[in-house]
Amino acid sequence: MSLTIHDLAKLAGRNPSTVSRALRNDPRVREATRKQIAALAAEHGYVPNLNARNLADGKTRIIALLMGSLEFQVEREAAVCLNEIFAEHGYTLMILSYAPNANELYPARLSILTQKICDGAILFTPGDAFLTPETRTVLDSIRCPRVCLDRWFSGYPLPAVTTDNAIAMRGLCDLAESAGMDGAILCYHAHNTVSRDRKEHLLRELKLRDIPFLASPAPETVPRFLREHAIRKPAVFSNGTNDFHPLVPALPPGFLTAAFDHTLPDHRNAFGPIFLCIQDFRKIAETAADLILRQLNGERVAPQIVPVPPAAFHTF
Amino acid sequence: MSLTIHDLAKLAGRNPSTVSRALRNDPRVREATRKQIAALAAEHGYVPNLNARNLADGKTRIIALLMGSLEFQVEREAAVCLNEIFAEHGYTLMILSYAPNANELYPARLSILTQKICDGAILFTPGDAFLTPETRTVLDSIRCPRVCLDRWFSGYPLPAVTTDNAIAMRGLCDLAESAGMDGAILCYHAHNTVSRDRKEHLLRELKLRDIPFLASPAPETVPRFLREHAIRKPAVFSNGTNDFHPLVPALPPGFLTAAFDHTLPDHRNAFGPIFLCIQDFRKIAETAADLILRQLNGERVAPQIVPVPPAAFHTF
DNA sequence: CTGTTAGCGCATTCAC
DNA sequence: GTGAATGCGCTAACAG
Repeated sequence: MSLTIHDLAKLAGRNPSTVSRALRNDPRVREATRKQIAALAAEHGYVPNLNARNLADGKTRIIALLMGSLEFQVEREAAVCLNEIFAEHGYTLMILSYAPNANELYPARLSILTQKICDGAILFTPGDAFLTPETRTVLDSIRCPRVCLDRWFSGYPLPAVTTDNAIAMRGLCDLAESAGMDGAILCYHAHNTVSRDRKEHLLRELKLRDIPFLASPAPETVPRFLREHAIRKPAVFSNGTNDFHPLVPALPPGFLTAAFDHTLPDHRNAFGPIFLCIQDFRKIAETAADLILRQLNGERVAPQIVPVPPAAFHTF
Repeated sequence: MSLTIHDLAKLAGRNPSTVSRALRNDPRVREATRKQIAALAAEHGYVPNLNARNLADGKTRIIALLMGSLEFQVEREAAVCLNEIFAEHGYTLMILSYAPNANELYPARLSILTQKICDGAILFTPGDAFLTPETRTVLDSIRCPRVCLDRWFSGYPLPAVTTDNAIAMRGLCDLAESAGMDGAILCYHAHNTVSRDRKEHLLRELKLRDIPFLASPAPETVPRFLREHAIRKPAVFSNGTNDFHPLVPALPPGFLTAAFDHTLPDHRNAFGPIFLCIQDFRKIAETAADLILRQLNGERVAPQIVPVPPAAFHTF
């Protein structure tokens, strides 16, 4: 067994409470006593037992980040920022990944957060399908401040920080339109909130601009769509440029592409200009961290969606 | 406050210990009792407090992975594997990153492992310079099984799993030699164990093959080295193909490159063939996990270096 | 099979 | 300023 606060107290010839106070720099203990105890602790390599501390004061000084795969760049970028931000505030970021098997691991990881092991949690949610009644129960019993990042569960009241997709889609539309877009193909799946949000905003923009669109394209429907509307410069909108491979053969050479972040397509032969909306993950992470820290300070935070403008638009 | 085991016991009309046993599927409690209690727990959303469990039984069911940056592919790949492996064994992998500021964060993260918050720890060590007397003290007071991955602290007795650099360097030499290598330039820094290990093995191979080499190349020493030994096909050995940019102008076009993993160089104009040794990070992770699990089963593990053969050699 | 008792290592009351 | 007592929520050792 390692040293406890009692052992240290004996060595110092004082009471455990004094030692406890000294180690936590409680102003009530005399400078001399404090130094004596600090020296002794260092000498004997005393380290407090976090579990005991937590049990006594209910705090862990740990923030959990629940994410999918470390390989997914978007989540990783946020994780890197969060690690830095929380370190500056004296918290340790604990990263939990539910890859590669979200079906099994997402509920498991979530239920760990339930067990008072962190002071706050930042959540990358998987698809909507995961919001089962069981998951809901588990989420309900996580008692610490929580914030969703990037994606969230629609129908579960939690604050969320995500890119302002109104600005994002307007920006991408502007770029595509000035490049001659005369039709749009939307490759957004409906199974998570972000995709849906983007799709909605995009549809609004397209209607405003009177541009014909194809919303849920099976490859075989594309030629007819292009023909019917006499489209020569279609723009394909998606989350990532590799999301619509099956469609490429059906598209005219030089077609436009609008997507997110740094995902240039694998094979660019037939592609025309590519417009990318770069999300501001540092700002998103900062905002989320702030939301957690404010809750830790006792402030209430409404279960709202906090939009963060994109960092930039790039053209390739 | 959330429900405790006492509340549940009252609700069930039984003793807290019975509830505790029932929830942990202790075979001693009657099936009927167990079901009653399980149902009650589910109904009221009871969840155990991990800290209290740990404090009582000394186990956390958590394995910590201490790594540098999530952006570093080699560490990430291992992290992904470890997450999967430990999940299969009923453990939760907790990832702690000491990026972006190892000077401050490495000791901080390390000292957290000290606080009985995990049952085992897998460590990516930073450079040797971090093995200060203080770090040594902290390492000493981490009481759980530990294993180093990829790199390790030479001079600190911990088991480590890493690539078999004898095989790696021999393989790379074979490839380079059959491509006509008649001289070698070694770009391995001395500040971590892996680099040193690779360098040593490489030197052995080169001497065996009677190939002249330049061990610590300042760019201005390269031309003379090439001239003196009349070298026309030098091979540059390094960890990553972007480790020796300053040297490129001093090299003859078509020079050979030998490095590790998937790091193709940024600008390949002057480059000749590139030989890559692909490390087997899945196997490395599996081996490390096994070493931890065995220690958790009470087995003693010597502070040895366990070499894992590379997965493959690629030529580009 | 179940209840009783006694800690795990701290922080936090109170006293003094 | 410091000491003594109490409890955080749970598991374990011991009875029965």
